[in-house]
Amino acid sequence: MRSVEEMVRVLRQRGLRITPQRRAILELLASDASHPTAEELFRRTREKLPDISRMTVYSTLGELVSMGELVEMRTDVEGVGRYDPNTDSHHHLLCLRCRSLVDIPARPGGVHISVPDALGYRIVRSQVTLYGYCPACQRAEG
Amino acid sequence: MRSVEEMVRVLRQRGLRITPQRRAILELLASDASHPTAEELFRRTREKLPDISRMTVYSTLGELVSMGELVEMRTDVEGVGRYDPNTDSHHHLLCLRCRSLVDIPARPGGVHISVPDALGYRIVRSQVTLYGYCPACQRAEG
DNA sequence: ATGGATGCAAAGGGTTTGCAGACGA
DNA sequence: TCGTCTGCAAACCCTTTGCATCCAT
Repeated sequence: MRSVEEMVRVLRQRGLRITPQRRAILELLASDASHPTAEELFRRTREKLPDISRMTVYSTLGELVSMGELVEMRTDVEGVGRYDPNTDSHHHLLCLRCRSLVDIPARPGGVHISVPDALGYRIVRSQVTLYGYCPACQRAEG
Repeated sequence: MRSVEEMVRVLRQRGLRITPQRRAILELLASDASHPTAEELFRRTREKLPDISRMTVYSTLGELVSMGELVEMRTDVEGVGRYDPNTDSHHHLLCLRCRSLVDIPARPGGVHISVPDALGYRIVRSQVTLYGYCPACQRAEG
């Protein structure tokens, strides 16, 4: 995700208002690489704005997603939506024990993906998620 | 997924009983490459067994998943779980318009994935899903 | 016959909807 | 001021849980 000020400008260009609630959500997203859920963002915004409602969080996330400034994602093993401020092409790594989700750069030494001819489909996006156990959880479990 | 008879044998080996409900679910899964949801399987089993309950479907799917005979998956854009009888390594292609989900073979000319060193994670499974528009929906939308 | 499986009901989590009142532009 | 945004409540969908009854073995 871009900086908070860039995002504010983008929202204004679209005719959307900058409320304290929206600003708080943007500030959290701009500094969060943990792929938080709506509930986590709700809990954290409430620390600054105790009266914010869950619904405002969902609504703002929905706006950002439809604007293409935020990506909604899910994993195979979780029903909840997670929100990814990183709109560049990259992949994901989920720890099946602690449920932490981290980014993998798309190219350098990481995962490589190529689609020569996907059955005539016009591809607009790809999702690559690896499931495993992070170093800390490997030590903890043995 | 293996044939129905193979699955019946596997279930018996695990001490599980072969009820008409379970057999009906196995029969549907063995001949279904559409990655159905629990609700779709419930609806289709009810055509043969009108008194089957949704809960029996969930329960049987859960058994098969925990046995590794069935894979539960989700896409970025859907909250529901889908069930994949194909436990071989392969990838997926989702049409964002009609929501049909098809398999892509893992290797021949399709997607290639390699993980030299995934940040010290021990990888146990990978998920690759491409999002786009199928040929029929491209024609329909233009 | 006996313990696992079924089906019902209810509860649970995540998300969406409808609307009166509040407030950013 | 005006039109959007907020927050509440309720509803919705998907899934899980608890339990009495049933039935495959």
